[in-house]
Amino acid sequence: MPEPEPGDSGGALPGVRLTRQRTAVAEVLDRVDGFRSAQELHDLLRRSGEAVGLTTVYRHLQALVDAGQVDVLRVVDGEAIYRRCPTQDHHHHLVCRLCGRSVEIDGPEVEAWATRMAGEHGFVEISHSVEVFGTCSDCASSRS
Amino acid sequence: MPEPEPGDSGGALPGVRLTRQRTAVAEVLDRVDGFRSAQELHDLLRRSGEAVGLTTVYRHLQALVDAGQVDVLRVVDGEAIYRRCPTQDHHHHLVCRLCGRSVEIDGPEVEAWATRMAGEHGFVEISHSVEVFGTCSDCASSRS
DNA sequence: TAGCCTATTGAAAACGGTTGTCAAAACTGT
DNA sequence: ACAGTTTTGACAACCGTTTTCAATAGGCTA
Repeated sequence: MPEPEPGDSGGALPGVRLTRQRTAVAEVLDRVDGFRSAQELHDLLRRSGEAVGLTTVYRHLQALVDAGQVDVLRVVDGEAIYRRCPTQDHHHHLVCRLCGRSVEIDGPEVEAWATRMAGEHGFVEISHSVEVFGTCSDCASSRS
Repeated sequence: MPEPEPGDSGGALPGVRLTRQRTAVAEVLDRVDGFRSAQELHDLLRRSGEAVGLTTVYRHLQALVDAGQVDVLRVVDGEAIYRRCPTQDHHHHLVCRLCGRSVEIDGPEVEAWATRMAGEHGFVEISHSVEVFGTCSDCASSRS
């Protein structure tokens, strides 16, 4: 975890080096739309000729998640799937179970509901996970 | 997986045997309130003198989940936590991150919102995961 | 009650995703 | 080019969960 120098905010962090692998992971995330597992991204990189070690893929994904630049979700079996989202603001997802395609969705009423529920029951330090899974129109129509 | 006899529906399934272990898992779930991992439940059983193999704990939990009698959630690191809920109807949870205590919460507006979002984007076969995590009042106050 | 048939059990091994290890390779400022 | 870090990646470890399979034990029938 690179420690940010005080007074230096944003831009290229000191002590962070620009490597082929870091760039490759960032680019593959931009190229695909939809949530992908680390191993899928690793495969995509290999296939596109920009091979990157699986360990390194995990490392960069983790770093991007920590930096808030990538969203991570857990599918039912516990696997983590990642996506670079257009918006950095708090939002939720409508995710296709089959192809991973996803759209950001916004739910002011859900935020309000979660906050109200927490308050009513004396819970503090609230976080919520609100994700909607389904089958997107493309996948639904391309089914026998 | 026991194959149900045609013509016999409900009640004690044919081919399902009442064992000490099956009873013990059911009882520990009733005894604890709050979500617990399989390994925690396994520990609780051992400590209460009703030792049950870890494999068997997993098996019965799985069966109860399949039967809709137990709810299962995934915590951030991917671990599964289980709870027998008072209500069988569709509901969500407000879960304490520290002690696992949980209250069922209801969110008609969330259901409506999820359905509306899915419709607007052409997604079908919708399911959603909506869980709220926080720190319950007991855990918050018993903190140094 | 004895015996049979099948469901169940659980120790151990397999599994799959993820993380730690550590020596080698690669950046970047000088 | 050099030095001094950071980064890389093959490999092993980890951890929760599932599978395997021989041993055990319900529960029915005679």
